Amino acid sequence: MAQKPSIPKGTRDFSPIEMVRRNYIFDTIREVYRIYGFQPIETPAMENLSTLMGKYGDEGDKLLFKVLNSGDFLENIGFDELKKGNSLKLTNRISEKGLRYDLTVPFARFVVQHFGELTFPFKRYQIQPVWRADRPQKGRYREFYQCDADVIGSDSLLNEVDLVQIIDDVFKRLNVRVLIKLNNRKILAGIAEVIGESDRIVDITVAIDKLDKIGIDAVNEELREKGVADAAIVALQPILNLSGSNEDKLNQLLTILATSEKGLKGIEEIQVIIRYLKAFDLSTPVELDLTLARGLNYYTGAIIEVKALDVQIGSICGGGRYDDLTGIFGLKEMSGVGISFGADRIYDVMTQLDVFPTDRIASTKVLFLNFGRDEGEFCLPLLQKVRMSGISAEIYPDIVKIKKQMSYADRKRIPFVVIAGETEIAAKNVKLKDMNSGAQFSVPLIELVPILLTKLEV
RNA sequence: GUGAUUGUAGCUCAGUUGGUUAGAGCGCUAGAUUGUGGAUCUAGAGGUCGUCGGUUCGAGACCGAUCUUUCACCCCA
Repeated sequence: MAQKPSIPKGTRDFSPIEMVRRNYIFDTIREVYRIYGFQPIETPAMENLSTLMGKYGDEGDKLLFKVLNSGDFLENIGFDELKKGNSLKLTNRISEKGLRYDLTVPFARFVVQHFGELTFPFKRYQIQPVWRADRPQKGRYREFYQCDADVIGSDSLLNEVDLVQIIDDVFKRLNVRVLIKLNNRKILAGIAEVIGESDRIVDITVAIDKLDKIGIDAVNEELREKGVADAAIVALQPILNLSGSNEDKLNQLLTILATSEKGLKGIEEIQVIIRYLKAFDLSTPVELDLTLARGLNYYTGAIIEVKALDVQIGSICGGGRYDDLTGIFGLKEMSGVGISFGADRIYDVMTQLDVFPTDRIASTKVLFLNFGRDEGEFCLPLLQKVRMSGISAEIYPDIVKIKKQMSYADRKRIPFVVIAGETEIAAKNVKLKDMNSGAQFSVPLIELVPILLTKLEV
């Protein structure tokens, strides 16, 4: 055999059964987004590097896939420059496009570029793959889908409430038990303020975000390494240890953050959201989690994250409010809030929980056996009638042994086989075989479609 | 980016301290069954042992590089 072909690291092929399941997830999310009044858009796989660079932090810039300029990309590069090997500088000369890293930044670009054509508040959803040059590991791929919904041009906390409901709705439909965690960047900022380390808000949040995973001692150790003052770490402890109901936690926070205007604003926002949510009959628990930080690049208000309750995996959905995402593209005063479902991780979770509906697997419902040229021709009008009635059907294209054709039906889990050989044609009927029971019986030509419709109905 | 880890038939894996022609199960193909799938039996096909280089009389096994797999960290969906 010649050398086996392969695909790039961190990418995957999807078989028909995997596609059926993935589409089930996409269709569910798409349907919920539609019901909540979001409209679809798509953006190109490639964006200009100037759009992408600097939006995801230094780490993010490194993880961008860059696309080499077409044509002779070294045309204007001197040999001396190449020899110097300043790859950062060279990259700018030979590449001006990159694969999108997420859907939010391209969306911000979209809003600025199409500002005049849009009606605000603009609610859009977008389900497309994104690419990151990360090292693959569990639940992490270099090409994966995000399913984003954002509202831009509205400050109202009702949007946050909508998003929480969407999350609840989607996972209810998908039959996955989850926990929704809420937090607010203003509270995090308030905490940093009252412990006297406002400048270190990023370090502090990154560290306490790991509380679940590494424990309080390791968190304190990391804070110390990052240069947070011992007094501040001590002041932080009671906050990390807050417990009880959401109301209890908020009440205690009110005292702790009493001197921080920003912190109090954050508390108020969360209170409003939680109060609104009480009006709905949610099946998902919503928990205030002060250690929730998420990517800090653009979030400014609410932060939302969703964890599967029954499977150990990273977050499967997340989002938050960003007050000035479009500002970097020159459009100020545009507050937005959005969420993103990680379809690939949801797929992994649902696979582990075995909660995919089974009836979606068979695609073809009826197979016409092919006994020969004349018999095959005899089947064609019947085949068309079956298809016109909305039942997926096919005729075995090659004239091969019946055993092989039956085996094909069996392996594709086709529930019904139509047998039309010499004897049936002479008798002006066909035999219909039920592949599950193995029973088969004669059916007059006229009745084939009605009988199939009743049988498949069940 | 840091540190580990994996690679032998389509799939899951054996392969002894380096020694003749690299094996098994499942799957696949054909037949038993000249118009009937899922069971059984029989036979058969299929491998430059990830790739390149090195050590050796001799490498699937040892060494190096590289690609790939999986995992942790960083970060994140």
